[in-house]
Amino acid sequence: MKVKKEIIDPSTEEKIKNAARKVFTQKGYAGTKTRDIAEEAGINLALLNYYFRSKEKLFDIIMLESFQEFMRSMISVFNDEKTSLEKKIESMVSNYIDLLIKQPDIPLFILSELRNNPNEIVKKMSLDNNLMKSFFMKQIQQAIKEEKISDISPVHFFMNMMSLTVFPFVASPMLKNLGDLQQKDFDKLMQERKKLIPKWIKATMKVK
Amino acid sequence: MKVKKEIIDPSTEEKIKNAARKVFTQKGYAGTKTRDIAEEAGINLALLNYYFRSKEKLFDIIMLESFQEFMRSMISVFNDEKTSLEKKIESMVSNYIDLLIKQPDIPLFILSELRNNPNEIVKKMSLDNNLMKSFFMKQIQQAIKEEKISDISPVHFFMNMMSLTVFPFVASPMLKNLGDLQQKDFDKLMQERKKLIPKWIKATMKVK
DNA sequence: GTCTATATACGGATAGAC
DNA sequence: GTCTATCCGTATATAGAC
Repeated sequence: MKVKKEIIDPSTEEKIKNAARKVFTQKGYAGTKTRDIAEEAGINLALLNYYFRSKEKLFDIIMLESFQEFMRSMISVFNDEKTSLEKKIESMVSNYIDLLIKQPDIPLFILSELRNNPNEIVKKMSLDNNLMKSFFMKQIQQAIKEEKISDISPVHFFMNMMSLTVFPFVASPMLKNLGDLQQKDFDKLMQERKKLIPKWIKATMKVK
Repeated sequence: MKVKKEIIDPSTEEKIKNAARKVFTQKGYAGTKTRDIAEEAGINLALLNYYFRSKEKLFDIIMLESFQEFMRSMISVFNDEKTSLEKKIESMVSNYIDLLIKQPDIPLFILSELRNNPNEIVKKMSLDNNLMKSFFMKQIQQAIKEEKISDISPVHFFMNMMSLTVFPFVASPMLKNLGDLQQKDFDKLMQERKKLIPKWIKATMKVK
């Protein structure tokens, strides 16, 4: 009964959260009016406060969920001890691009909010998942030792992977303008990058 | 006399602009209160409106200047017909990293403001400097023809260069957290990247 | 749970004295 | 040019009826 209701017509709480996610990610915390969220959700402003008490509390929930979603692909892959470094890179890039094509404005949302207030939630999650001590980083260090790849800080590898994968989405409004691209062209380029980025990463790893 | 005054004590107009640049880039348009700018400039709120009429007009000036500064390194290098592709990449990356170490939050400022309102200023400047038809792009296409580099859309090359150079600064709050880096460590990594990125770019250019 | 009406605070902008 | 005091619209949040 409850399930049926949620499928046919999401609960009010869910409707508000969906609306909030949409408006917050597009306009940021400061640019968002609770009235916009209420309107987007098709409910009254008072109801928003009934469910979530305040704009800030609602925002914290959305931010936490967005950040978790952004980190999920990374964490699961990083700590997996079974797959090779090469396969890890491939699946990470592919997972991310799939996620980002569906939700292109999550990274810019997180990064621009993070700029002003070093968010406590994010700090805590970063500490809980110390990426620099993950199995992935150990694999890189091992490969350096065995002289399979060049001797550069593993942080650079990580930066490169994230940069090549995430930046085009963060900068998409500008890139579309500068490159005179339609959304369709842009998405096609991103699909191409799923295969290209792992190849490029491997090439950079051998640079001396 | 005038010059001396500007060196010793910048004009009020300059003081307000400097304060505005600082606050706007840190908090974005919506997050900025004109009172904050006034305080930062050490002047009264009324004076801000006396000089610039409104928050929006002041913002437009700051945005235009920031965007121009961000594009300058690129445009001058792109249209230069004398230097080789290789040298161009080197000087562009180096120029950008120098600029970004000095003013790390310009890109995130531009990109996050661009997200909501496809800024008219930016649109116009993008049209005026059609990068895809610049000499730099012709050089890439020529190199592809001569089979010196692999046959991929020049847009990918451009994205890669910008990604590797700019993204670390856009994502610095997160990268510092995840990588457990102090500002000093971060800047050192960026300095290293001045030499590394051109090498990496060259490596990716040969990938089939 | 959901609405209308309202309290309260805040932020942009101006009036007017100096 | 620069200040203090103030106006006024708007945004968050709550009271209270249904």
